[in-house]
Parts: sequence; C-alpha cells; structure tokens
Amino acid sequence: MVNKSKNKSNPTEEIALRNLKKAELRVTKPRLLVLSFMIRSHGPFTLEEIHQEIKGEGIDLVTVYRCINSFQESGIIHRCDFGDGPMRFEYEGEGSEHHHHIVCKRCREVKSLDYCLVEGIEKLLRKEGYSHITHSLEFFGVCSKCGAET
Amino acid sequence: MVNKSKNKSNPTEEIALRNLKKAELRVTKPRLLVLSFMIRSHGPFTLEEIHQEIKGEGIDLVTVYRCINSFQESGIIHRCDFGDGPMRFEYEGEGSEHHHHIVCKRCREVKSLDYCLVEGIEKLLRKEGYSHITHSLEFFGVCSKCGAET
DNA sequence: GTTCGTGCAAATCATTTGCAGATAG
DNA sequence: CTATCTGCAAATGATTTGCACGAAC
Repeated sequence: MVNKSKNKSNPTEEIALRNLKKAELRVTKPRLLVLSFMIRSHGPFTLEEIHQEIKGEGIDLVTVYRCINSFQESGIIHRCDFGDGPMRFEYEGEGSEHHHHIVCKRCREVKSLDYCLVEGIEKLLRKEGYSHITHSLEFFGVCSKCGAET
Repeated sequence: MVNKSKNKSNPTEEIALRNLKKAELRVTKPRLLVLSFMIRSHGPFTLEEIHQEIKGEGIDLVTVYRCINSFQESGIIHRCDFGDGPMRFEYEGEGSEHHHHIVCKRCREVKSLDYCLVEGIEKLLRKEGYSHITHSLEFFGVCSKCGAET
C-alpha cells in the first residue's frame, strides 16, 4: 500500500504497522484503516461501527470481518460478548492496558474497569498443562442512573 | 400442565418447578422439559443440543429459544460465549455451584473450574452504585494434549 | 375469561464462503 | 511471480417476529 503524498505517518498508524509486521500479516489499506481506528478510538466496537468509520474509503463490510478475524487469530484484538446481539472487538496490544468491562443491563452503557485479578488462575492453568491462555471477563449490572429510575 | 398418570415427580422436575414459581413464570410443558434437562445434565448446552434432547415431545426449536430467553431474564440460567458459533447456556440456581470454564482453543474441550475470585470486584461495583450484578468469566488456551501434538 | 405461551412459517440479523481480479512482498 | 487479500454476490447459521390457536392461572 502506497503512502499518501504527504507521507505524514501519524503515531497510531505507526503502531498499527508494527502490530501487522509483528503478526506477519500483509500490510494493506483495509487492515491499516481498521487497526488504526481501533487503536486511536476507545472501543469496544461492533463490526458495523468499524465499517461505518472507514467505508468512505471504499472498504467492504466483508473485508472488515476478514481483517478482524485475522487480527483475532494473531491476538492483536480481543472479542467481547455483551449479551446483546453482535460481538464487539477491542484493540489489545502495544500501548493498551489489559482491562474488563461493566455493562448496564438497562441502558447498555459500558465502562472500563482498571483491575484484573485473574492472573492467579492463569498460573494454575499453566501448571495443569494449558498454554496460550487468554480470558474474558465481563460484568453486568444495573447502573445507579437506571436503578434510581425504577 | 397436567402431570402424567403416575404422578412420580422426580427431584430435578421439582427443582425446575420451584425455579419457575420463584421467577413467576407460568409452568408449561416446554419450560419444565427444558429446565429439568438443564438441571439434570451438566452443560453448557447450545439451543440445538437442548432441542435435540426434547423435540421427541413435540417441542419447537423456537419455543426452546423463548424458554431460554425468559430463563435468562430471570437469572435462572447463565449464557456463555465460547468463541465458536452459537451461544451456550447453563443452569445456575438451586443446587448448582457457581463456576467458570476453560476451553481448549484447538479441540474445544470444556472443563469446569472450581474457583472464582471476582467477588471482590462485585463488591467494589456495588459501592459504585451498580445493582443486580452478574459476571461472565471464561478462559481459553491450548490444552496439554493439543499442545503436545504441535 | 384474560393473559401469556406455543407452534408454524417467514423474516431478520450476524457472519461466512466462492470466485475472479488486484496487490503485497 | 506467487501467495495472499479484496470486493461483490450469494449462502449459511443463529435468532427473532407475526399471527392464530391453545393452555395456565
């Protein structure tokens, strides 16, 4: 993919590029666009949301799906199920902090938690012979705003 | 729903009945069948699997979806995303132990974990004003069998 | 008797696949 | 040059909805 005239590579695009290189994925326009957006903006995002953001560049929704799938296989991004319809994805690599979410069961507002206590369990699982361990931890509840309105 | 001639209510059916009553759901044949099966057998199950089990009784797949949805709203069952296609559901109520899973990323074998360390976080969230808190915690990794074969 | 649940058919939404042409390395 | 990626169209798979009838309370 050829750089635009000005060649001003912004920082998120550079990070995206490094992630692709490290994952041994070919550097293409759709992949750079999708990944840069996910790095730049704080997710998690549905595939539709990502597509909305970049379809101006003529990128097909199917291509977004394929990008996301290859990123997921490389562990660059993380998949979250928030219990409503579509899956959501969030960048999880260089410059991002590992974290989890709390989703309000009514208004669906999502907040990030800055604590994660599961390293102990992962250590145990490693002892039991598991490798390449990842995990998914989501909380659900009714937020104070929604609870007050009942 | 009328009891069969013999009227021998087995223990799982009684538990199912109590769960339905407590959730203020009408007691119907499909609901009893679905819930009894989920209590009796150790899940998690896909909708298809549940349907296979009880379709001999003339229960429609759509009805299974609707049962599962109402159970979920009442918090009787828990939904798990194992990262392959369909969602899975597991009974979580009277007589069941709260637990989580480890899924092998290759052979997809699921094991239950008997530890859960997240009560601390839930307590924190309660302080922040959230109520009706639940969570979902799944681990993924490559099991020793699959890892050895690489 | 009224409200809610069910079965069936059909619709919708999310995600995947096939294939021919385009592009990265 | 070759393997891989993309766009488009079409398929699949999961889940939901509409409606008339039947069952629970």
